[in-house]
Amino acid sequence: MSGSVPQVLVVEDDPHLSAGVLENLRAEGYAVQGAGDAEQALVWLGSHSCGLIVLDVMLPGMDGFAMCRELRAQGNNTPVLFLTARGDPADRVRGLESGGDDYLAKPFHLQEFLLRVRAILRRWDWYNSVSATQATAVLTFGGNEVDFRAFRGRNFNGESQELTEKEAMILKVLAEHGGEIVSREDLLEKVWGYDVFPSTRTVDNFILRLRKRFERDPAQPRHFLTVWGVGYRFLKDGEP
Amino acid sequence: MSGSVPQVLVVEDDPHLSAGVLENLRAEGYAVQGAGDAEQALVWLGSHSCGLIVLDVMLPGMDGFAMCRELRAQGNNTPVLFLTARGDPADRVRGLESGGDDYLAKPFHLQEFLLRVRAILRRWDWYNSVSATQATAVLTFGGNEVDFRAFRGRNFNGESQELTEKEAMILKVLAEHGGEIVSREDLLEKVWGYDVFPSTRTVDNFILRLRKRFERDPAQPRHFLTVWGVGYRFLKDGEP
DNA sequence: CACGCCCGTGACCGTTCGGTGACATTCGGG
DNA sequence: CCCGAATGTCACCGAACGGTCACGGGCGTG
Repeated sequence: MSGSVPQVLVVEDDPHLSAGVLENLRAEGYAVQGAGDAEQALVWLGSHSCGLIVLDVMLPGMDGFAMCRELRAQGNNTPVLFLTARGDPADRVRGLESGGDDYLAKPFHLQEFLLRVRAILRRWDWYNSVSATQATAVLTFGGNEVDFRAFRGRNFNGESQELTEKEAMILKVLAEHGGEIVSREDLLEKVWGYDVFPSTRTVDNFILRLRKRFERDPAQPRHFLTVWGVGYRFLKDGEP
Repeated sequence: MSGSVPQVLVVEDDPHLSAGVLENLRAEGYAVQGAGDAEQALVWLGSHSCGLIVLDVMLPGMDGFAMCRELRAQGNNTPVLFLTARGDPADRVRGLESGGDDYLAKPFHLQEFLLRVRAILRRWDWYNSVSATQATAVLTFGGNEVDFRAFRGRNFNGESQELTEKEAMILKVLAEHGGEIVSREDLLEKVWGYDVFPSTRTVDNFILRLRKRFERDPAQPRHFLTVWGVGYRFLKDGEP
């Protein structure tokens, strides 16, 4: 193994999805390896080990469940996170009974996916430091306070603010890239996922809502800044 | 949280099998205890409690069925997972009749065994924490009071409230995540188990019932809050 | 066997959210 | 200074979701 960086194997036949997942895992600091089908994956696993296998259920040839059973039969206990096209509960059982550890229905939110990956790798104990992008439960900025566990906050005026799911997710993504520019496309990908594509105006609207909630003067934003022609930028402090 | 690590008692006379099972359970993060026969096990249980008993049917002296009946007669409701040498359906019936909760034929796949252990302990998790820690045995919020040991409570109006098992379990799970959002899926998994799939409407209905019991104005809930599109959130105090 | 209690489901309806289009406004380049 | 493009802002609509109720099946009990 290359040091203490966890390695993740992604078995997925859709090249587009695979590329996206791999890139994001890489960005999180994991070593990654892709495989287009179960056979490829099993060959690779014959001579490598890893901390987690992300396994699509629907694969050409041997499907994910079969591959997982095969793995377990070989005595390989690497954690498996299943991806499936539908949220069919029966699939969940089949996944668990074939020896999987977790289960995620497509289309999934990138944030949720990364969260589960992190959880699994932490559970298996390989993963202590790394990942500077630790999820912060409570965000404070300019007199506002937001708790992401409850989607709830309090603004500079002491007013309680109940965020919707999307509002909270957008704020979270912006805050995680605090100070950096985040393009509308980035936000769409991180909040909405890969398979859904609302227009970029939708993003504007959520920025608008966040400004109304947390800016003293929404017309003169000090936290949710527009970067003309590029995207948005979040600042905790008004003027640096 | 060291008190909340589930403890598993393994009653098995084959030292080889016993050692393997114990080691694997330990690797899963459970606290373990071994016993070579039923008498040993009963003695140990006289002064300890645990979350699960893995019980071999074929034991020297008192067999597993007899021991299970003895346990139940003593009022001990600890879940029991039977291990038996043959997949004889009659054995399964005898196991269930003597008060067992699950049943696995030897030789079994390790993964399947661990899966069942996990499932049982997840189902009974709430119960363990209730009976082990007195702090969570009684919940008080907004003039209401609920004793989880008796499924009984008293609401703000002084009316006595007899909770059903499911009502109590849902309330407990929500309370344990006080302030945080709990999704319907989480509730289903924690209360019902991983292999049962009631619809999400079922969860709504239990929330409805809890609101009727414990909210001054069920239409304007202050304790059982809805988080649209995500799940529910429990607050002890109306507005924190 | 009948009764009652739980619990799960389907249906109905009101509500909320998310996404879009229209229009006003601002920005930047020529 | 003017114009086109990007963004701010608002109002609206469809769809999805949750609240609520009533019904029915299963299980244990008397």
